[in-house]
Amino acid sequence: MPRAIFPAPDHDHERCTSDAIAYAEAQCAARAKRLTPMRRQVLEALLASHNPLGAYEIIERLADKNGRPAPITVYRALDFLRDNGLVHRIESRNAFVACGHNHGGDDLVVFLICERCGAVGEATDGAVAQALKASARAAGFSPKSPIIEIAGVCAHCGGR
Amino acid sequence: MPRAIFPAPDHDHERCTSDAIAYAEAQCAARAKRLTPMRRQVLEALLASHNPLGAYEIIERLADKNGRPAPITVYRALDFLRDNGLVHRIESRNAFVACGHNHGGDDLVVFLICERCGAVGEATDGAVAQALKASARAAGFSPKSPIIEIAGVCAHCGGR
DNA sequence: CGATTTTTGCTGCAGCGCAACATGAAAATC
DNA sequence: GATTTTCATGTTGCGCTGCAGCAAAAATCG
Repeated sequence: MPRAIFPAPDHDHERCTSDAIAYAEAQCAARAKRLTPMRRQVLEALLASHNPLGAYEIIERLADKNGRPAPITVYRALDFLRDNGLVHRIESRNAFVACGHNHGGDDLVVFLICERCGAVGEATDGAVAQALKASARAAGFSPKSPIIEIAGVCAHCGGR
Repeated sequence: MPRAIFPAPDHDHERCTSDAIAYAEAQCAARAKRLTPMRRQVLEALLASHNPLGAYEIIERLADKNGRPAPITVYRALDFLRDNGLVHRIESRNAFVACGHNHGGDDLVVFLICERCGAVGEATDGAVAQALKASARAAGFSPKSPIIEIAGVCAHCGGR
């Protein structure tokens, strides 16, 4: 049974953001990890945009009177957030998105990337996962972590 | 019905290479495109290794007494080869592989990337394609070009 | 042969990503 | 409370990725 989430352009973003932060805090607490200011800021920057951001875009958005964080700083925060399932990397874009956390840690996630608005939706689908596993096994291959990214046009941009 | 190709470590590489070159020549002839020396060299470099190569690795391998090609030169050759279905880009590696040409132009291809030996196999599977399409549609998404890359361990490296 | 298209070479540049080391802050142990 | 250990951040530096823009050379066409 497919389950998909694509951010509607008119969704309650305030709410969606605070929910995600609350989830991140809970997740970190549960794992005895620390959601430090730096990490929180990076996550917030990603949440503020439902589009994937490149590392240097994040740096740009975190820049203020106190200067801007060094690339490595942002990358480390991103590593942490990814390790804890709060952020995904979009390989085909060299960019990152906050996770919609509509899926369990090891679920196969399908990223739907809109070519018009750039928004990224996440879908989880057991059927796809099964078919993929079967396909890999048939080649004598033991799959670890599948990456699935689909470019296309989302419903809000008139794709039909 | 899944169809998969994973290069066996003891396969006839001589043959496999010359076949691929012949295919490339045929493909280019059919499309009235030119398989120039540069393009051929890049393709040969990729064929000589069943592992994906980064652009600068290709440059390295093409370097000789006459100097080395500039990055842009290799990228242009790669663009050409990709446009004509002779080379794939492995997004998760920022690298390129020669196409096993075991699939039609628009088929969905699943890349199986061995974490041990680095070899890349290609699988084509209608079931996966169907499931993916269904999943995307359910989210109101019109898919264009899916990218599927699976890291894991291949049969020859003891994956089971 | 001359004109057009295609391909290659050259310069330069911006983003990506991390290694190695130093510093500072927090948590655990005594 | 002081010390040790652990973790997080800052600093410097560098190599890879990828392409724009322009000029020169080669192939194709009329």
